[in-house]
Amino acid sequence: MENKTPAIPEGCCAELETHEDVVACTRAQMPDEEVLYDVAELFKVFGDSTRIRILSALLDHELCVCDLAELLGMGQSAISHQLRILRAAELVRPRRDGKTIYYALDDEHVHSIFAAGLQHILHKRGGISL
Amino acid sequence: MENKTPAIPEGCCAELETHEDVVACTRAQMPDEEVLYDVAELFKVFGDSTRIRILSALLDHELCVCDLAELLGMGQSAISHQLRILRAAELVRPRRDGKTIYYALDDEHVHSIFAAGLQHILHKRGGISL
DNA sequence: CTATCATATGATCATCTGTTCATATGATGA
DNA sequence: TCATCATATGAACAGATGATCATATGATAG
Repeated sequence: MENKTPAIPEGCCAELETHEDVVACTRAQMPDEEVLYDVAELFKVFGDSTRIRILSALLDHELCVCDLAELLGMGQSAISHQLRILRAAELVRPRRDGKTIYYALDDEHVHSIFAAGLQHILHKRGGISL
Repeated sequence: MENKTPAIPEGCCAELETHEDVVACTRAQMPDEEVLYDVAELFKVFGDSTRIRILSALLDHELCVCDLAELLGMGQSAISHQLRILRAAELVRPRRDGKTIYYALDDEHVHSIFAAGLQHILHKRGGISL
């Protein structure tokens, strides 16, 4: 068994001792503040059960707004508002066909993010999975 | 090139036409409501810039509360409250050493979820990356 | 053009969230 | 024991969020 998370970082600062040095070193290794803010905003979009259910439904195939509303047992307006948020995040893309508008996932990354989250939950729920 | 998101799902319902059938089929293929709720709750924890910065800092090595506070330029109390949320989600784990308490990531999945989100953001920001 | 259907949008409101301030806990050293 | 240091917790308040209702847009059929 090896220690996985030493109090002192490995890479750039092997034997720093003061808190200030540890902080400075850690800060240097972190992504830009701006990027981390965007990452948080992205996860915020995934962090609502209505939107997660929409994304989950779209993992397989595109669906129109009214089908999503029926599927989730919610009003059309609520779905439309959430789709707006998903569109803004570029996670979902509309396609018009007559009066109907079909929504589909916009990005392959949605799959991997969703899968990573789902895997963690399934792992926590019942032993090892996937 | 193959069509990736057909209006009609592939697996169980190859030529369903009514909305009701599409909805029923989609519902059958989705994870349990309960699981999706938990997934949303998980992403909610990632969906705050303070917590994302904490997790990002801990990706490398454990840190104590006061270092995190200094690193993020925030009060000790705010950090402590957020660590409580991260602990409840089992994303972070405390280790006492005298008066100091060091926090480290609790789960390998944190890495993969964080990486998936970061990758999407970096991809959107500047061309292809990673 | 007009009525209708599918979807989008704006306003409103109750609920949730995150930070701050004050205080509590818990370990250490004198 | 008491004072101190690191962290945790509770109350409170401002700001964000999501569903609902009413209404607007935009395409189609007649």
